[in-house]
Amino acid sequence: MRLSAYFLPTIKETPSEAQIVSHRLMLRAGMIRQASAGIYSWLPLGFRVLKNIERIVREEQDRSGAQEVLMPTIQSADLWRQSGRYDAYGPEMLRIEDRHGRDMLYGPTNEELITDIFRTSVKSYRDVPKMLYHIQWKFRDEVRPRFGIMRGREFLMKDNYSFDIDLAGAKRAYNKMFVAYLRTFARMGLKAIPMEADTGPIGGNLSHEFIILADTGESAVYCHGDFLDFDVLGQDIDYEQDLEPIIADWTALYARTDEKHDAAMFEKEVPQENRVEKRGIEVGHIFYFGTKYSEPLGATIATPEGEQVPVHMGSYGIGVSRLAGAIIEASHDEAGIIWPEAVAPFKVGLINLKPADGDCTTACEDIYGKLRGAGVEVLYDDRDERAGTKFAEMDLIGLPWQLVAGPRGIAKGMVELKRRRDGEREELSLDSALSKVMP
RNA sequence: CGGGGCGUAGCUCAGCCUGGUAGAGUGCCUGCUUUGGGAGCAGGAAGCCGGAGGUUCGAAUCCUCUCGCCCCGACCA
Repeated sequence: MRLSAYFLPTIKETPSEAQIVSHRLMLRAGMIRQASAGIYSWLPLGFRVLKNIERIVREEQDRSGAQEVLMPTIQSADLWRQSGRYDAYGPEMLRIEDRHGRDMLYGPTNEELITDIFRTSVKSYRDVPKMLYHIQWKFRDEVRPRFGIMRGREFLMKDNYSFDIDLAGAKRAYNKMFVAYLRTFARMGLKAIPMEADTGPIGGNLSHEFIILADTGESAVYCHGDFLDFDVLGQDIDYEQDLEPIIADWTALYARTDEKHDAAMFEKEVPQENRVEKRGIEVGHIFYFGTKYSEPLGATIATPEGEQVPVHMGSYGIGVSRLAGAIIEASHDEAGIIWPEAVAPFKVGLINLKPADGDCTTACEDIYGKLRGAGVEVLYDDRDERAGTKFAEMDLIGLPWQLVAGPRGIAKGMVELKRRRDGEREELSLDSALSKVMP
C-alpha cells in the first residue's frame, strides 16, 4: 500500500478526551474514530489489526474443533423472557421496539439464542459434544464507557458455547478452550495468564479469566513469575488427547485477580522473588455454567438409557476489539505503538526519504515490488514529506520493521533496517535487508 | 446512577469573572528556502462560540432549559 493513497489520518496532538495510552495512540495513529460514547468506527489501519486478531482467534477456535456460526445482533425478547434474563439483565441491555411493537434487543451475549438453536435440532447424546462459536458485535449499554475501545458499549467478541451430556464432557470442552486460549494469546505476542475467577452460583473451579499484564490494567493481579516463562506454542497439542496435564501445569501456580486474591496464601505459595504484583487486563473468560440455560429453555437430550437430561453448557469469550487496545497497552513506548508481528497492520514500513531523487525512488519502487511479490505486507511512504515527519509517523503506527532508503545510502547500494521493538538499526545491502524481512 | 468538569477553526486551547465587530499555536492551501527524527519565512482559506429560549441598545461572555462529551465512584468482556 502506498501511503500517498492510504487513508491514514494521524494526529500530532493528543485528543483531549483520551486518557489512557491505547486510546490516545489509536486515535493518533488513525486507527479509530469515536462515533458516540463507547462506539467507534474502525479506519483502515485499525481495521487491519482487528481483522488480524479475529483471524488468529478463528484459526485457534477451528483448530480446537469448534465450529463457526453467525448469530444476529438483534434478538427477540421472547427467548430472554424464557430464560428469565429479560428482567434480570437491567438497563445494560439495549431494548428496541420494532414497528409492530414487538420487544427486541441488541444482544449483549448469545446464550439464549445458541441454546435455542441447539434445542430445536439436537435430541440425542449421539449429537454431542459440540462447540459452536461466532464472532459478532455485541452491545452493552454501560453506564460509563471509558478507555476507548477497551470498554466501549459496542464491542466485537468471540463467544463459543459447548454442549455436553454431562459434567465430564463439559470439562473436556473447557480444557480445549483453556488450551486454545493459551495458544490464541501467545500467537498475538501476549503473555496471558489464566487466573481463577468467580464461578457464580454454579460453583466448582471451572472458571478462568485470561489476563495480560499492563501498567494501565483495570485491576490488580497477583501471580507467580514463572508464568512469564511458560511456552505453549512450543508444544504439539492434540485436542483429542487428555489435556488435563497441560491444564494442571497452568493452574498449579498462584494466579488471582484482586477479587479472589488471598495475601496470606500468595505469600505462602510464592517465594518473595517470584511474586508478581501488577495490573492486568482481562482479554478472555471461560466458564462452565451447567444447565443454567438448558433447563429453563428445555434444551434436553436423550441419554443412552433413554432418559431426557438438560445439556451441560459452557461459554467462552474473547474480547476481540478489546484486544486491539490491550495489545497496545502491553506494547508501546513514548513514540507510539509497537505491534507484535502477528497482528501488525503491515509487516514493513518502507520509507522513501527523498521521492524527488530519481535513483532513490527507483530503488524504493524496486524494493516495494519485491516485497509485495514475496507476499510481504508493506506500507510504502512515498509521500513528499520531510524525513522527520516520516520517521515520527512510522514510529507512531508501530510497524515491526522500517526499511529506510535515502539518496546517500542508495548510492552505495545500502538501506537501513530498523526494528521497531528495540529501535535497533542496521545498515545493510539491499538484498540482505530484503531477505531479513521476507518470510 | 451519585459527584465533578468541559463544549469557541480539523486538533490543542485562550477569551467568559468585569457584555461592545472572533483569537493563538498547530494542521490545511500558495510561494520561496530547507531536506536523515513531527523545519524556517511570507501570504491565504477556515468558526450560526453545541442547541433553544430569555435579559439587554448590544450576548461566546449574564440567566433558564436542553443535548453531547470527559473524569472520579458504584458496575462490567
